[in-house]
Amino acid sequence: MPELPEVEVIRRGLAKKLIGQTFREVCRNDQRLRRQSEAPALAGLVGRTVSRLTRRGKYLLIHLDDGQTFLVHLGMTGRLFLLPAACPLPSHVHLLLECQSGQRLIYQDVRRFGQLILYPAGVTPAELRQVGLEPWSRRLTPEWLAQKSAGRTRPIKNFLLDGRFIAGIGNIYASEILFAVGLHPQKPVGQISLMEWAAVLQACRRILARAIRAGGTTIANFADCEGQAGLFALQLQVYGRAGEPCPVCGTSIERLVLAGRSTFWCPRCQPATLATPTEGRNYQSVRG
DNA sequence: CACCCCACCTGCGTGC
DNA sequence: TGCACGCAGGTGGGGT
Repeated sequence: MPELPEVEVIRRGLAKKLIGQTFREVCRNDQRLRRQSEAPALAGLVGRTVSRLTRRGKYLLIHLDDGQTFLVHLGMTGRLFLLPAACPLPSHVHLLLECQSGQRLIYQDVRRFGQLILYPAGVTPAELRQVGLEPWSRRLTPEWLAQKSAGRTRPIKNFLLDGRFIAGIGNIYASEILFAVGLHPQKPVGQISLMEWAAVLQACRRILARAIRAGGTTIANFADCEGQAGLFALQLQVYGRAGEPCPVCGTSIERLVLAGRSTFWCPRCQPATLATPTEGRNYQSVRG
């Protein structure tokens, strides 16, 4: 479900309603998530007040008044939302936090790939050490990307999905970004030019920002903290559109599997580069 | 080190 | 109707 835009939509929505709220009670079920603090540890949330909400990549961080950090990762199907106490609970609820307002903060996760970990004051969550640069970080430049990818052979799609470089890009937006810049998803990342990196970075920022503005992408079950679906799915150019005409040239969109993930691309707008850049240049100079 | 594969889960759509 | 299979927005551990 959630890539950076979806987590950011959740963060902004929750910030309006949760900051200043105090948790009165914590209720956890026994089903294991991918990673999850045990019930006794989560009791540390009781009596604490939310001071602010931040995001790193796809991680949401709920900061508490005593310096503790509650780290939330939504995995594939995690949802975080507020529900009036009187409302019946949906299925697959794994954590329930009673707020003093009477609302309940609910964590629901069908596939249980999510993470809910409470960190003591002064401790940086270990998970965040692996997280790469934020898309809008000033340190993230075409030069930095060229340096990090130099000599590497993996497909650029896999590089974009590797959150240790750029944080927050997931399977949907990786395909969308590559379509926007006309790069074949299998192009070896070490062969991307500085100009191409500049275009990738620009497209990455533009597409993620647009997705946030649209409220995220809802394919099956993403919803913001009020249960509203995100509308960016209407703007997807290639993701999930195998066999449909390319919105730019009409060629049939194709699907291939990279690193075990579906990848969508237009064979005409994103041609495979059969020759290396050097060979291409020589070929042109011979003819020209 | 770089890279790939797979497990971790449940649910839904499709085709037989 | 029922069943088997493939597929789904993420991550990290282990193997090559």
